[in-house]
Formats: sequence, structure tokens, C-alpha cells
Amino acid sequence: MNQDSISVNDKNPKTARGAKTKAKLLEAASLEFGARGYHECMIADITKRANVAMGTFYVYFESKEVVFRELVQYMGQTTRAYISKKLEGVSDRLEAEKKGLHAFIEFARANKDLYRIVMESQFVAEDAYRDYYTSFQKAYAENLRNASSKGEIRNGDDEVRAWGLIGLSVFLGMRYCIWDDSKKVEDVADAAFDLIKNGLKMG
Amino acid sequence: MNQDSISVNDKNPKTARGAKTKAKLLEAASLEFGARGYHECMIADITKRANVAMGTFYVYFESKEVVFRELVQYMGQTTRAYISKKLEGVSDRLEAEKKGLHAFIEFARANKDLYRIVMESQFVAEDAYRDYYTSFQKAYAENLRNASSKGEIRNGDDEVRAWGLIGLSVFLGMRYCIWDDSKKVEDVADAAFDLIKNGLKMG
Amino acid sequence: MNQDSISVNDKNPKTARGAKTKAKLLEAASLEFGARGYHECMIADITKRANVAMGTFYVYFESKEVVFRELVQYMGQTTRAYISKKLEGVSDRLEAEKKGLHAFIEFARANKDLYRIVMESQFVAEDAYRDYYTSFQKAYAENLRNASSKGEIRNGDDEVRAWGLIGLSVFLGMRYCIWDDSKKVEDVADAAFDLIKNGLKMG
Amino acid sequence: MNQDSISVNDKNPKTARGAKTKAKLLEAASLEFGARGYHECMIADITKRANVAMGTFYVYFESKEVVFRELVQYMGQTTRAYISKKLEGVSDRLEAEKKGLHAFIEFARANKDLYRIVMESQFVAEDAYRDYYTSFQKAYAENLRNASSKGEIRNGDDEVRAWGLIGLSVFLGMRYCIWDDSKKVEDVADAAFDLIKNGLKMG
DNA sequence: AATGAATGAGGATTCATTCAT
DNA sequence: AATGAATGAATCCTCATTCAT
Repeated sequence: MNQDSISVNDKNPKTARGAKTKAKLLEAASLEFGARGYHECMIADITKRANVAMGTFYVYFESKEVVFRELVQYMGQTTRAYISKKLEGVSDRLEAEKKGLHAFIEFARANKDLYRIVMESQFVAEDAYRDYYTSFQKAYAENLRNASSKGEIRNGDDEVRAWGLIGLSVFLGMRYCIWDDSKKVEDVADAAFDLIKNGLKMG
Repeated sequence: MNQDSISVNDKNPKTARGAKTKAKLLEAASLEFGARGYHECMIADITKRANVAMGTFYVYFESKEVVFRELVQYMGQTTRAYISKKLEGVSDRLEAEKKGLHAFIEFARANKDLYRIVMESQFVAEDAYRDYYTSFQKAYAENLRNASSKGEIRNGDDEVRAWGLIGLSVFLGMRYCIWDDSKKVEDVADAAFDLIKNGLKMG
Repeated sequence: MNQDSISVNDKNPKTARGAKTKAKLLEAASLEFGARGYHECMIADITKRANVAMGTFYVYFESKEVVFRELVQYMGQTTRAYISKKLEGVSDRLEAEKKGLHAFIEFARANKDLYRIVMESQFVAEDAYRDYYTSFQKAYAENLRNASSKGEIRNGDDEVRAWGLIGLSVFLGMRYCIWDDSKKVEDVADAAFDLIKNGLKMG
Repeated sequence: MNQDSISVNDKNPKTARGAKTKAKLLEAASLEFGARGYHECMIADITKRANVAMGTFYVYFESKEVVFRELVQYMGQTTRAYISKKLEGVSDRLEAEKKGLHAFIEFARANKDLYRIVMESQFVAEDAYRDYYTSFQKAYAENLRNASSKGEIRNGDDEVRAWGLIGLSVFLGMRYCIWDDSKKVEDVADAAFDLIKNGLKMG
């Protein structure tokens, strides 16, 4: 096994045309998986939507599960990027937690189909799911640690508190994406967060 | 697990022998679905575990999805019964919320396989999933309304706050059942709840 | 193999209660087969309609096909009896053919479900079907032979002409029973028969 | 047998290879259905005879019933085409009716398997069966109307008389295809037709 | 005589994936 | 790079019939 076989993904497009095709397929896959779920969606649905032949799918992806995982990872990257951007210049760490939560919800809302995929990954590719949320928990925890050490919030187990915030995110994301009673999602987020925030405040 | 508590259909057993067989099937189904998930589990796995012929499954259930739904409903009923019992004689409503959350987690832990089914129902039988959580939210909300009206906690939108508590339940249940880092679950629950509780306390 | 095993059908009821049950099952079978067809109808449908348990069916019938055949034979017997009665006292042989055709249609109409079974027997129990129509052809042919020999109708191959009349019967029966445009059936019968009658009349 | 003449669906082959495969399947299906009947024939029988894998069947047909229907329609189209050709240049309308009937029988005889399918469609896909015979009745009726208006035959209800001729066709087709006493079929046809013809002639 | 539970060999259909062009 | 035909194991569900009571 030479280096090429490790570092080079031979399913990656080598031409601009190929890149375009792969992009079309990813887009189509996110829409189909997002709309109908992993098991309800067939490769043929994806290729039909992407306007390519069935075989083309396997030119760019090794399997159905692999695209699915790619989409989960993609969602993680883009969500983190979106939140980071929203938090630029925010110095108050408590404010940052709240803004971060909101940004998370906003992004999930704007990418409903992809967020549904994230949630379903729990039952299709559990490790991808773990990785996804762990990355957010790490960020929350780091922020909380900073706030603690600066005396901005009460001390506590920051790992644990961060998971609590993730719990809210998961639930709110689910609530919005699946149940679709969109008007109340932010209300729930704010109400819940404010409770937590009050608890976090120095006594 | 008895099948009396499950909604009637014309497939109900008419003899003790039949009741026993249905119970065996239900038990087997919960173990198989819980261990490997809805799509990974075949009817043949269930009947094999229950030591009956394949056709026997269809004597008692109309389809794979129907058993699955029955299990979700069953989980809802038994969980509520368990929590109710735990809360007997608890007069402090705030304490009740915490105890309720703990009881929920305990029950999910003791019925890991069934709780995983509840979560997967989000992707297999979404309405059953909604019904499940809605029943808990109603109970939480009622308790909060009582506490509010008695001046025990700060006023607020009790519907919304109840969904917040459900969010925690969902997340904690998931965390325990799927990720299996059992030792920390109650810690997370307590930490998160204490934060919320502080926020709920009268100023 | 003694005589008993030949002459005695051990599935025949031995008590009045049993006779009643078998009759209920036959009635139910004719309704179910007639309404939905042989393959679309399940033994369970029959027993449900007859208000007996599934196993009871096999107390009186050896198999699904056997009831079906019994019904075809029964239809043959009762139809012939009905026609015979209608033709009592009719001396004009040409008139008899017409009256016979009408009686056949009347009976098929009054026993739609059973007549549908007769037709379907072509694809389920072909020999029963052949027997059914052959019995009528024989009667028609005999009548025509008599009429020919008496000089009442033109000479011709009476076997063949009889089959022609059967052809009409089959078709008209089908037309009425399956297509259900009842008002015109007798019109078609009369028109067709009149054509034939003119052809049969002495030049 | 080509598949162009069959109603379009999204399963149509796009290459010559595919067209060939679909043709092989159609041929195999007609042989299997024709020889053993709809319910007795398995998809596996068809694909085995066509020398393709089971799944290939579903590349070209949506279901077992759908091929069956396609075959019934195909039979209608080709039979009409055959009769039309036989009637080219026949000006005598009464002669045309007789020739048409003969052509119908000839074609049914030459395509025994397909004609059996037509008849069984009465119990498998009744609407296809109706459509089949209605198309012939229309043609017969039109011809009779022309003959009537030209004073070539006695006046009468041409719709009804046409159904009478269909009755003969149905019966004769059945008689030939199912009972297989091939020698007599045309005799019966001629005898019956002559009777009718005398009835149709101007008084 | 009657019951209804249990059986298990079918049989239709699915669909991710491979292959040949 | 792209195509679409071909594959066939996988799986759900059916239902006539047998069995034990």
C-alpha cells in the first residue's frame, strides 16, 4: 500500500465537470435524506434528483452510508463556521453562550434537511453523531471554563454544564426541524436559557 | 410486560396460551429492536428469539411497524405509571419536578432497549414519538402551573418551561441509552436541573 | 380399503347441528368466492362470515378447492332443476329453447355470486367447468334432435348448434353477472335468439 | 412481440440491449401465464425462462399484474391489426362479419397462450378484459350499422347484435383455447354464424 | 363438534451495488 | 466521466392447513 492509496481519495473528482456532478449529488442527497429519511430514500431518488444516471453515484461515493456521513460532517463544519462568525466581537461570555445557542438554532432552521440528517445519524452512523455533538460541547465547555476562571459565572463542572447546553440544542433543533412549530422554538430557547442563565449568575 | 395495557385490535389472543405467546413476542421484539434498531432487525430474529414460527408473529401483529408502535405506547404508559408512583406523597412541587426527572431517567435506564425504541420512533413512526413526549410535557406543565399559582415559583410560560424540561429528559435519556456513559448521566441531570431550579426560585 | 372408506364421506356432518354448520359455511363460501373471487378470498373470510372458528372449516371440507367444486356442482344441479320446472308443459320445442335460455339467465341473475364461481372455475377447476356446461349442451342437443326429427326445425349438426346456444348462455351470463348492465341482458338474449330462431325455422 | 406498441411507463428501456431484455421477458411471461395461469405462475418462472435474474423483471415492469395487463392490451392491438388486414378489400359487409369472426378465431388459435390470458383477465384485471371486448364490439357494431343503413341486412339494434357476435367470439375462443377440441371450433363458428346470418338477411 | 393457536413453505418486491460500454 | 442494465440476496408478509384441546 503506497502513500497514494492512503492520502488520495480515488472517488474525488479530477475535473471541473466531475466536481460539479459530485456537488449536484451531495445537494440531491441532502434534500432526499432530509425530506424522507435515510431508509426511505433510495440511491435512485438521489440520482434522479441530480439528473444523473444511477451508476454515476458510485463514481463519487463508496456507498449510501458514506454520503450520509459526509453530510453529517459537512453540517458540523458549516454550523461551527456560522456560529464562529456570529460570535466575532462578542466579549461577554454569557452573552456568547446565548448567542451561540441562537446561532445554532438559526442554522439548523436554515438547513432543516441537513439537521434532520444529523439527528437520524444517531441511528445510522452513531459515531458521526457523537463526533458532531462532541465538537459543540467542547466549544461550550471551553467558553464556560474561561468564564469560570474569570469569575464571571459561578463555579461548577463545566463539562457537565456544557452537555446540559447541548441537551437544549438537541432538543430545540429536533423540535424545530421535526415538529415544525416554528414560532415557539426561539421562545422555548430563550425561556430555557434565561432560567439557566439566572442560575449561572454570581449569587 | 403484559399486552392488556396495549390498544386493542382484532389480533388479540383469546386464550391464555395465546396471551403468553404474544407476551413472548413483545418481549423478543423489544430486545431485538432495542439492541439493533428497527431497520437492522428482522421479523425472523424476533420469532426466533421468541421460539415460535415466523407466521406466529402475524397472528398477533399486523406488521413490523405495528409492534414497534405498540412498544412505544407501552413505554409511555409504564413510564408514567412508574413516575406517578415515585411521586406519591411528594408535596413540594419543585422537588416533584426533580424527582420526576430522576424517575424518568431511572426508568429509561432500566428499560434501555425500550427507550431506544422511543427515540428511534422519531424516524420510524413520528406521531407515536410526538404522543409520547407530549404526554410528559402535559404532566410537567400542569405541575408548573400549580406551583406558579401557589406562588412557589416565578411566573412564566409554563407550557414553554415544560418543553424545556422535556428537552433535558430527551437529551439525558439519549445520552444514557445511546452513549452508555452511565456514570455521568445523573450528574448532568442534577447539574442542569439545579441551574434551572435556581432560576425558578422566587427572586 | 373397505366399502366405508369409499362410500362414506367422513367430512359429512353426523348431527343436525353439524349439518347447520356446514350449510352456513357453504353459504358463506358462495358469498365470499362470488364477491371477491377464488384467489382473493381466504378461508378466514369464509369462517368469519359463517361465525365459526377457522378450524371448523376443515371439519367439513378437505380443502379450499373442494368447497369451490362443490359449489360449481351445486349450481349445475339447481340450475337444471330450475329450468326443468320452467319448461314443464311447454310443447313447442323452439319455444322451449328460448324459454330455457331465459330461465338460465334468470337463474344466473338470481344467483350472481354462484354463477361467477362457475365462470371462474374455468381457471381453478377446469373439469368442473366442463362438466357444468356439458350437461346443458346435452339437454339443448337432445331438444334440437327431437325438433329436427319431427321436422320442426331445419336440419343441421345438433351437437354443434347446441354448443352455439351454450356460447350465448355463457356470454350472456358473464355479461349480466360481471358487467352488471342488467337492463339489457334480456334484450341481448332475445335479439340474439331471434336471429338464431329465424335461422332454425324451416325455410 | 415488440414493446413499443405497449403503453409507455418510466420503466421503458433506453438501449437496444434493454429492449431485447424486455421483449424476452414479455415473451416468457406470455408463455408462463398462458401455460399455467396467472396465480400458478411465479415471477421466478418468468425470469428463469427469460434467462435473467429475478430483479431484472422489476427493471421493466412494476408488478406481476402490470405485465399481465400489458399482455392483454397487446393482444387487443395485434388481434385488431390482424383482422383489419384480413378484411382489406372485402366489400360485402355480411361476409366481413363472418371473415372477421374467423380471423378472430385464427388469431386466438395462433396465440393460444395470449388468448388464455385475455380470458383470465376477467378474474385478474377485469377492466382490461372489458376494454378488450368493447373494442371489438365497437367494430362489429359499426359494420352492422353500415350494413343496415345500406339496406344490406334487416334493421335491428346494432349494439345488441354486435354483443351477440362478441358472445360467439368469447365462447369460441374459450372453447378452442381451453378445451382444445380444435377440429370443431370452426365448425361451431360457421354453424352458429350461418344461423345468425339467415336472421340478418333481408326478409 | 368446535375452537383458535401455530405452522412454514412460499412468493412478490426491494434496492444497494457491480458491470460492461 | 458517465451511463443504465443487470444482479440476487434480503425481507416482509400470506394463508392454506394441521394440531392440541
